[in-house]
Amino acid sequence: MFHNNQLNIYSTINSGQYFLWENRQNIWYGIYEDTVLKISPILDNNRIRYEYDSFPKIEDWEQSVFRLDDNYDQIINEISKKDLTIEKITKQYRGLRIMRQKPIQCIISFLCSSNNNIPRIRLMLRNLSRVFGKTIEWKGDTFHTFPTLAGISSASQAELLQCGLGYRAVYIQNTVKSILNQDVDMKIIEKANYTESKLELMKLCGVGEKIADCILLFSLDKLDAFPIDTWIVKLLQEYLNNILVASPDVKINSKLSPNQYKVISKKIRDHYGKYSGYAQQFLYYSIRERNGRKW
DNA sequence: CGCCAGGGATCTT
DNA sequence: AAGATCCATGGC
Repeated sequence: MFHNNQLNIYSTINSGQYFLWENRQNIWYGIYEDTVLKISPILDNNRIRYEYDSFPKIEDWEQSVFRLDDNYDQIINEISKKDLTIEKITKQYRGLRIMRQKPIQCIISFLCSSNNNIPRIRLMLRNLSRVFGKTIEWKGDTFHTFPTLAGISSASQAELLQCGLGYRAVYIQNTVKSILNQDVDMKIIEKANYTESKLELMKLCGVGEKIADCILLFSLDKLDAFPIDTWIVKLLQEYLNNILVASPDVKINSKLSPNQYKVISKKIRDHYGKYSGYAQQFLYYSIRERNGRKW
C-alpha cells in the first residue's frame, strides 16, 4: 500500500474511526459535512506522494483532518515506552493516525455504531447522506454531503428506518432534538475538558461511556480518550490484563457495566497517559488485522 | 438456525 | 451496583 513514516492513508482511513470514505478508481473521497475531500496518489520519481483537493475548496484541509500538526514522532515515542505490546505494534503499523472529524457528523456516526458492524455503519451513513444530504456534482462525479441537524430533524421515523438505522433511529431523533433545543450545550461539548465534555455528551440519548469516548477522541481533540469496545475488551482479557489490571478487584466481563468501564478506563488512561487515544487506535487496528477484518 | 457486530436504555435482582 | 433483556438488521 501507499504510505510513509508519517501517514499511512490506507490504514488510517480503514481503522474504524471515520466511516464516510470510499475509493473510486484508486482515488479516496471523504465526506466532511458539506465538503467532499479528495486524495489522489501521484507517482513521483518512483515514490508515491499525495495530492489533496476538495469541493468546495478548503485550503490545506489535510493538516486538520489528518492532524498533521500533532508531533507524531514524539507521540509514538511516548506511548512506545509504556509496554512491549504497544512498542511492537506502533512499529508494525507505523503511519496509522487519528483523524479530526466534524463533531456533529461524528456524533451521528457513532450513534449508528452501537451493537453494529462497520460495513453496516457505513451503509447507514451513506443512506442518510443520500436521502437527507445535498447532492454535489464535481467533475462528472456525484456525491452526497452529510445532512445538517435541521435536515435530519425533518425526517420521519419511517424515513430513518428506511435508511436501515433500526432502533438507533429514535436515538438519532432525540439527540438531534436536544442539540437543536440546546437542552444539551454544544459549546460545553466543544470547549470543556475531557470530564466535563464527556458528562455533557452523555446527556445525549444513545451516548454512553464508549460512544462518548469515540466522539471525544475523533472530533474533540481529546487525545487522552480511550474508547473500550468489544474488541479492546477481548484484548484486555488476553494479555493487557497482566500489564494494566493486575489487581484482583477488577474482573473483565465480556460486557462492561458503566462502573467497570470507569474503573478500567482510569487504569488504562493512567497507564498510557495523554496520548492514550493513539495507543487505543493502534491496539484496535492490530486486533482487527489479526482477526482478518473484511473491510 | 444461532451468533455477532467500535452499546445503550430500561427493568429486575 | 451488577445482571438480564430488548432494541433492528445483515453477514456468516
